Amino acid sequence: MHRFRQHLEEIISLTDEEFEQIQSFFVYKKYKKHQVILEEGDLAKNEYLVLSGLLKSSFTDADGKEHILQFAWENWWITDYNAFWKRENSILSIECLEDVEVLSLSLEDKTRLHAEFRKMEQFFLKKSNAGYVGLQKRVLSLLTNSAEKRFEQLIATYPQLLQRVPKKLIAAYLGVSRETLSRLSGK
Amino acid sequence: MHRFRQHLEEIISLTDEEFEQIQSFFVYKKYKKHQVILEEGDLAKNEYLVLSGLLKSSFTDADGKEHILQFAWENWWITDYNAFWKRENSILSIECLEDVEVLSLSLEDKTRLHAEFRKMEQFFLKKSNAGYVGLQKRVLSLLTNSAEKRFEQLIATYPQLLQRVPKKLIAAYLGVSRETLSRLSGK
DNA sequence: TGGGGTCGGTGATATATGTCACTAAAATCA
DNA sequence: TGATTTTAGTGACATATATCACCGACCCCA
Repeated sequence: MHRFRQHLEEIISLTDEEFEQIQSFFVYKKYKKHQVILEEGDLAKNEYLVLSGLLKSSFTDADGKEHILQFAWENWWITDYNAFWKRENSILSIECLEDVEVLSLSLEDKTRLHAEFRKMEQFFLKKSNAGYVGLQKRVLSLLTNSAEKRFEQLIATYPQLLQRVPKKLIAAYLGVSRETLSRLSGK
Repeated sequence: MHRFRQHLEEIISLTDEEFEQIQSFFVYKKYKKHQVILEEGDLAKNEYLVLSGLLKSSFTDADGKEHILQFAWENWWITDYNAFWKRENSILSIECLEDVEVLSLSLEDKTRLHAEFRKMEQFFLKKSNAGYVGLQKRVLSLLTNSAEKRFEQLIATYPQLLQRVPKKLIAAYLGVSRETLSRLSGK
């Protein structure tokens, strides 16, 4: 789990002792491609830190159309945060697009972790602020840019995405139909 | 500044002493309607807690079109957070839509505040998490709903908005042209 | 290994939304 | 209060994107 420590130490510094203790709050889990780790309607008991592999969180609307909120790979955190914080039923589902390793953290453990390690509270504050800024950029991009521009920006930011996820899922992330995305790439 | 204490005590509890000290980190400021309190291109040195009045943060694109990221009224926090955290030049501008009172907090003071009051760190963590969830909902709404649905949802959530801001700004928030919004309301 | 599912491209057409131009009412302010 | 600006509505038309239908290519994995 060395990369986990590296991930934490990008923001806070830890002694070996501290790291061991912190690590003990997390549960290591493996999932196979296509496995659903959070189902719509279930309680979102855990948040997940991705150690390897790739996941998506998505919302399926009344017409059965899927809309992707987030892709998550190494060092990304993912869950239905609304459901997680409020202990409500999830409206998102989370599915593995590749074989996946995660560290899982329940809300109860997270609360204890915060209480015992102020550093972890600081860690999550920085992460949350960064996440907020990231989503602001996404909203601005949706308001400002055409489907084509949004696609270009996404690929410029995450070139590996095209190799790792089918284009129809990229379309569902960008908010366009797969047909439209297909025609854009051609231009 | 009693409402400020109430706002904090929605999340953390404070002694009189603590509140006095915390309050001393903030600077009270008043602005007039139409005043710009953060200009695109300037450093975003402060974040603002709105005590009264109404503000907007917006982005103006290459074609001169304005896109609204946020409306902020009583108990909302606002700044260009990307610029604020990274000490970069702002791409947003923030303007008063009404006469406004705010409490202003610089990044330096915020850092000291966090160091001295763990409770405030916890306060901002909760706020940040809530903000993240709010933006996720906005992204989902942009991906999922038509302009008409987004408008209905917005007005259902914030009915006072129609009274307080011109419809063309609501259009700029929803990501539609003012003409389209005008025609929607009629249906 | 072969056959059903997934993926991605494309034509034809429908639809939502944008753009431009004009008007009139309402708000603002000097 | 009168003049100017802002706001909102609407017609005519342009354009981006969605939808539906179809067809291959390419995987999987039973």
